[in-house]
Amino acid sequence: MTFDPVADWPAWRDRVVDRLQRDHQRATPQRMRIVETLWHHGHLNVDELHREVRKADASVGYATVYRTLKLLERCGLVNCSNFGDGTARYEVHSGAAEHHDHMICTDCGTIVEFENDAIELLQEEVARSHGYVLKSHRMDLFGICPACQALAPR
Amino acid sequence: MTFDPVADWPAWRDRVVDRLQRDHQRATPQRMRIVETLWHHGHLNVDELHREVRKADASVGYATVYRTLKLLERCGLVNCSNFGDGTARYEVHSGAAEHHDHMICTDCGTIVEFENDAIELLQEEVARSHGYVLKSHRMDLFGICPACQALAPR
DNA sequence: CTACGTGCAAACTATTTGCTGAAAA
DNA sequence: TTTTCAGCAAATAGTTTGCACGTAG
Repeated sequence: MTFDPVADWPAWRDRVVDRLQRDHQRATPQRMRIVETLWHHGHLNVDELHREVRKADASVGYATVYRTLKLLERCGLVNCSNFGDGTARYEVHSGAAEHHDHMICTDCGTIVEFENDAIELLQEEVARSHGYVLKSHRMDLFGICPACQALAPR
Repeated sequence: MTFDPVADWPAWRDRVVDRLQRDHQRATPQRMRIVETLWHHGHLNVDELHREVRKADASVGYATVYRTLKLLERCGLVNCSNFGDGTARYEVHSGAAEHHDHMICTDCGTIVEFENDAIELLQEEVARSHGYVLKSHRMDLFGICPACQALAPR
């Protein structure tokens, strides 16, 4: 579950290339730069991602970022979230089984990921008790992170 | 917790008027029509709400619906949610203590509200274990409702 | 040499805002 | 008679798309 962003990058890059080829999609330099940036910085929105990608290649256009993210999402290689600031945020989707939720600091925007099997079981139970077949869920916790608590005590 | 949309309307209307007056905001006919529509139909987005309000008064403008919803939200009289269709959806916020989450049918869009204290406790625990002070949360379950399961068996 | 991918700019969608006249305090 | 509201239309923000040129298979 824990991963080393530097050491694990080659394996992830290969996986992305394979997955794209399977769909007869090309692993272009632009696409790979976007994937790599997202690998190293999670939870970026399109604007932030675009700015970051441009540090490596200033010619990459806004539309390419959007189109690439859509493509990666269709391939199950990235996930999209919405934390209420009006922009979509993306992160790489490392494994099929892995699911996590987010806790967002409402002061500084820091995002922590967490997993909680007990909650997931209870969600299943809620769905079942209403006759629903659960497909997916989204859970975001909003609060104040330790650092911001220290800055504004009381 | 259960409420009768018809019988309980006068009490709610009075509460809205009181709350607005406290903020030196006027309970105009347009605003009250919007509140009443939202009282009778929950989880509407702005477009749907506007269309519904226009059945009673065709002169009400789009901007008024937006501005009224913002106002009501600031007063704690309505809640805003996002279920991933790109539009904000609103519902009346009946009581201070009451909190509920949503389960959405991904086929027909039906929305069921539920409360689960066990999950809320676990959320508190997750926040505490990361040193966060929990302020609020959002949890949406996506699945197939009983009716849609019956329509498309297997 | 054909199909796919890119960058640009224009289009679109949901939401917000400026302005002028109407209406309540 | 001053402040708050409403309706309209124009502006904005995030995202998508059409087009003409490039580039990989």
